[in-house]
Amino acid sequence: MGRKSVENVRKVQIVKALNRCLLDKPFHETSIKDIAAEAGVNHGVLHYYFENKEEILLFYIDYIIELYKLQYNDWIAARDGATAGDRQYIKEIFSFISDRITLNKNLSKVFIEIWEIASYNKKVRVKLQKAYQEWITTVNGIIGRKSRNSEVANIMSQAFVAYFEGMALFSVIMQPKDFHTVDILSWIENRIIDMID
Amino acid sequence: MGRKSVENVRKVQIVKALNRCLLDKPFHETSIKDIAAEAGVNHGVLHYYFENKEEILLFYIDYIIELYKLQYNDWIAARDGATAGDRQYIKEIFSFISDRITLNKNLSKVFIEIWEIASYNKKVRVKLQKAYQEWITTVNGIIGRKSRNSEVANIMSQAFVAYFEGMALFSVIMQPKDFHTVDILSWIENRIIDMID
Amino acid sequence: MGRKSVENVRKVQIVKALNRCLLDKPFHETSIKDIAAEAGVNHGVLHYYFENKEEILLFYIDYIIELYKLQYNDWIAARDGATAGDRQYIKEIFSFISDRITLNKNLSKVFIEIWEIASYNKKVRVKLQKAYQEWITTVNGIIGRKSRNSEVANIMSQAFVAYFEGMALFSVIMQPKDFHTVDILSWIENRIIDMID
Amino acid sequence: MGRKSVENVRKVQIVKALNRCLLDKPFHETSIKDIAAEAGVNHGVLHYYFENKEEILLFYIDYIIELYKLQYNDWIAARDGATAGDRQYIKEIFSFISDRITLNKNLSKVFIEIWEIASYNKKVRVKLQKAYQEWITTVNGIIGRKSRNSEVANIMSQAFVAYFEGMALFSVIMQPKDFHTVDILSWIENRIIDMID
DNA sequence: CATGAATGAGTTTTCATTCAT
DNA sequence: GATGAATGAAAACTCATTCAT
Repeated sequence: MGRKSVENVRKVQIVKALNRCLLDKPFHETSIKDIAAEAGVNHGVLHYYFENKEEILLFYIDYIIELYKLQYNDWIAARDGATAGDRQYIKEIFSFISDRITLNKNLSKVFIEIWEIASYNKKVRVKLQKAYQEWITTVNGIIGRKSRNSEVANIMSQAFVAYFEGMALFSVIMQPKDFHTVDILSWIENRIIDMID
Repeated sequence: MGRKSVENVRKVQIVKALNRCLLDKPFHETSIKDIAAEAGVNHGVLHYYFENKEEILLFYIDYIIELYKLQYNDWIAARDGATAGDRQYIKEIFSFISDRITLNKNLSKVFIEIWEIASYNKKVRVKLQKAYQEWITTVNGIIGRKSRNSEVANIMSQAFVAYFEGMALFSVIMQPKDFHTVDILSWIENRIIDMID
Repeated sequence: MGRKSVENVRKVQIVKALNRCLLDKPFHETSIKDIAAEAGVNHGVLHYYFENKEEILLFYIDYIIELYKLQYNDWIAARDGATAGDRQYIKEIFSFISDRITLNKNLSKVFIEIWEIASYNKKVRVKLQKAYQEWITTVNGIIGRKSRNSEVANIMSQAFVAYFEGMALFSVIMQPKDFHTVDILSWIENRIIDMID
Repeated sequence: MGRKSVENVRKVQIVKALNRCLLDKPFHETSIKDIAAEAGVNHGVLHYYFENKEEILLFYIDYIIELYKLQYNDWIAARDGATAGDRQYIKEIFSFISDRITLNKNLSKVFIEIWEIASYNKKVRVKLQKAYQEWITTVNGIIGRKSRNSEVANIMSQAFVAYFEGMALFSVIMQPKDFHTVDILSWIENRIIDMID
């Protein structure tokens, strides 16, 4: 294992700790010593591997987006052999996204944090824009299979991703008794599939 | 003018300044002195009228939600005399919401900030939950006119509000060239109206 | 009633409020607004009648010393007609002082506060010195009746007053179960009377 | 030198500086920056080693009480070999205490400050109570050697300690010309020894 | 590489005091 | 005389960052 590799292991260890911290406190209230304590290392280590606090954040954003993609790729891989019609495929992918929202509330929570930071911080925003563009493109690839009109498919993909992020937001902010995330997701899923057909 | 009035005038003056500050910096980076400078008053004034920084925030949340509602009510009032079928009415209200998003990017920006704060701060979250519930109820009232199925109308209202907040988020975070807010909003508008019919 | 009189009534009202405040908080933690609230007046009033916070304190010191003296004079007056031998008289006066300590823990408490202020503040110290000198003189007058040696009587008076203040201190600082104020006072009382005889 | 040692050295350095500060200003007027300046360190250091200002105070109280005890133990040690009858021993110990009061006016001064703080602050009061109990026990051990009646010896010890603290107070508060600390102490010393015999 | 001591800029908050009405 | 709005100096405390060992 080369030097680079050790460095990366340490960095990932640190941002994983940050991720846990972000479930409790926003980034700006999380001190470098908090992250270090959570990671079980001396705070000096964080300054050794990162220039400053913002660098930790930027590495974290990369990490979390990669994690997000990985979840999707894992799902694709797991599903792999399974042959199914387009309709079924689309249904399944909706389910996957729905599950990401409903089951992984922690991920949704840190994403709210990331949106906020992105809205003020150019560097973070650029990373997020890139990630969402990729995601829209992926969705477009799926929807486009069936759709005759590529322009419409493109618009739908964008609306679709925005809608899902809105749902992720509400799943965190609202109380379950007032906002029926699961019911809404499944109802909309059917409407969208109808739309695509 | 009574003394209560002076107090309220000052408080509103302060949160208006805070609103301007939030276009530049997140709340936690906005110091009390920043707000005071923006409001053109001594920082001591802020401590005179508010117990602490959180109280300023809570008053601000109330103010911004009220502003939000006022915009809608003004629109209702302006539209008042106009008689039109339900279809037309729903179309118009969609346009109004779309405009709020596309034209008032500043409002969207501060809402991202509020979401983030709400996701960590119980008091703020409660205020936001209440506001969104009201908003969902209002939308439900409009959709419900036409819809036969009240359960479906309810789910639609929730999905609808979540979707619009997702669009507000993307209108701020994404670059216009990559995310065609206006096109998406108008396309979806038509799909939803079809759905309701 | 003249203007002076109204002024004095107000001032006394204020320092009485301060006295109540001092049972909760030391003087430096007691804000002018605290005193005003306790007195049931606007804080501006305090600045009208007193130049600054120190002036309130100085007036308070005068007031509390006067109160202290008054207690003694009241006792003297109440006792007045009663004729008794010197021995009996001395016994009674010891009882009175003992009661001041054991029964009026509040007075002891504020005196600890006054000592501390006096030890750093010249003006307050001068007032206290004067008061204690008077008190020593008074005690000397009582002891001197019996004592043949005026020099010894003088020393005894000083030791005596110091001892009583030490007892006042311990009655406030120590826990009753560990420091038996009443027993100590009565035992010493007898020893001192023996000494004088 | 271990790391604990560095920490303790710094903490002692800080409370020694605080001790010097307390000769000028009461604790509440002594800012953390004042103490830091007196100690010749950056004010951040104080926050590094102590949670907050109260923790500095509590450590200081421990330090000053320990110093007080040390003075006594040093005296005991220095005196050690010397054989003498009980009477002589008691005489010497009175002299020691008297000297502490007359020669170490600074210690008396900070004790007045500690009394005041203790009278409002539970944590400080508990520390002081414990210290005085120990001191009373020590005195009781000395007086008890000669005394036949243990109950009386106990009362005497308490009275004795209270009296000495009263003398310490007056030695600070009063002017030397008006309060003859040395004379009083020596006169009383003889009376007490007579009492014990 | 790792540690923890040290720095100092910046933040919220308190409050005596002033002053216009 | 009384009120409460406003001021600004000063306090405790936080924390990213630096650096010697």
